[in-house]
Amino acid sequence: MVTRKGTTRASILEASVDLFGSRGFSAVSLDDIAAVVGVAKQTVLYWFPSKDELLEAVLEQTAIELAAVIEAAVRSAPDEPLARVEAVIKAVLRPAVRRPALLGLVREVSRLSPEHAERLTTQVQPFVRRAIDYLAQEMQAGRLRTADPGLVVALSYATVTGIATEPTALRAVEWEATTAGLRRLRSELTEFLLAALRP
Amino acid sequence: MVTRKGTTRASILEASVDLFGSRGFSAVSLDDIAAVVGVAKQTVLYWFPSKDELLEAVLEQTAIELAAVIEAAVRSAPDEPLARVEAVIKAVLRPAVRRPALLGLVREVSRLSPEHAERLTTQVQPFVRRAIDYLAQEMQAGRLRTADPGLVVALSYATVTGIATEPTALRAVEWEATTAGLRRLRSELTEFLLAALRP
DNA sequence: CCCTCTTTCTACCATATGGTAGAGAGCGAT
DNA sequence: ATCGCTCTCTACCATATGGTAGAAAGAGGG
Repeated sequence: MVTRKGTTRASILEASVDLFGSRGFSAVSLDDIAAVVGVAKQTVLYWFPSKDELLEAVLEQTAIELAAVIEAAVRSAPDEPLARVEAVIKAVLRPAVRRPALLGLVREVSRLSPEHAERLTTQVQPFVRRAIDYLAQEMQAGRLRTADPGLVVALSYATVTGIATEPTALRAVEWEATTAGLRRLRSELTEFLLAALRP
Repeated sequence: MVTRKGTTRASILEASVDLFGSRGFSAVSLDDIAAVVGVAKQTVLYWFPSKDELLEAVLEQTAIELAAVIEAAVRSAPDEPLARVEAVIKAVLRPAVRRPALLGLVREVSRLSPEHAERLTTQVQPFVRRAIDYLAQEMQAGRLRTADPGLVVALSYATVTGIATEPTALRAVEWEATTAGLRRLRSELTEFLLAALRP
């Protein structure tokens, strides 16, 4: 075949993120993925020896991508906690809205086997630690509302991924997915979180 | 048979909430449910003619239960928006922690067919409308931070269900599911949301 | 030209799963 | 007793799905 090395593999990963993230792991068959990519099921099984290993690869790649996005946002923001939070929201919301499945996949983790969940947790752990330490320090400095920094991280995460992964909820409050609606969503989410975090 | 009328049916519904809510609809087989209840698969299919109709019944019952809990909480709280929010959090968090699958099921809705999602949305719509109107009114009266009331409802919902349905995230921040941990979670969640809503 | 390596596909297979058909068991009414 | 109703079960079936075996088809080196 003519395709450049890795192209098929990458396409499979991409399609898998979308499908697993939107419908859930077990609701997606290898045939579904193959159909989206435009290959035979066996090609999928050639690049990933089993559905389970495909999932692992998908999770790992997603974690890496998201980590990079967040890392860049934090780095480019001024050294002020609220500004950084705002930057992260902005950075995460863009890919999240363009590909809703991304955060959907993150959420899917809680439904998977403890092994998969723990793998991801371990991978994300250093980031979480850093975030918690940072928040703790800024709280002590009076630049953030004093609270349990760990739970604040979890709550912020819950708010952002929650709002980004539940189109149903947004439709229930008659929100519309237009450009204007998106801008409004972003600004409301930011205000909401900043209000929750401000001293 | 001797069993009181409806007992089997209720057991099936209960087990289905737990299984669908924790593992996801398509990851649960009728045999799984039957095994938990302690009957044959055919008994499940006797009470609910298909897996799909079982799901519908499960969703409807869950919606009714949750609505009752929230309704009662709002009614019993003083007529002050922040107190009401606090009461609702308290009321929702109790069943949510005891049966994590409850809110997990609510979340599952976004992965299901548009028909199921719309059914639920329609059912919940009046509550949402009332909540939005109430918030709008209280914002105008200066008792809540002024914002888009619809999105505030969605964001609050996202925060609560997010934190209640993602044990993985909580474990990642080293939260422990003890009685003390639970109390702390509730108080931090309340503080977080109240801070986000206060004028 | 041919050998080998990589990549993809066709042909199957075993199992799991949703669902159908119908039998049997308890029980109240006639 | 027996008829009928409710409820649960055993026996099957068709299909979908994850996975195996191995053939074909290019591409590059000798």
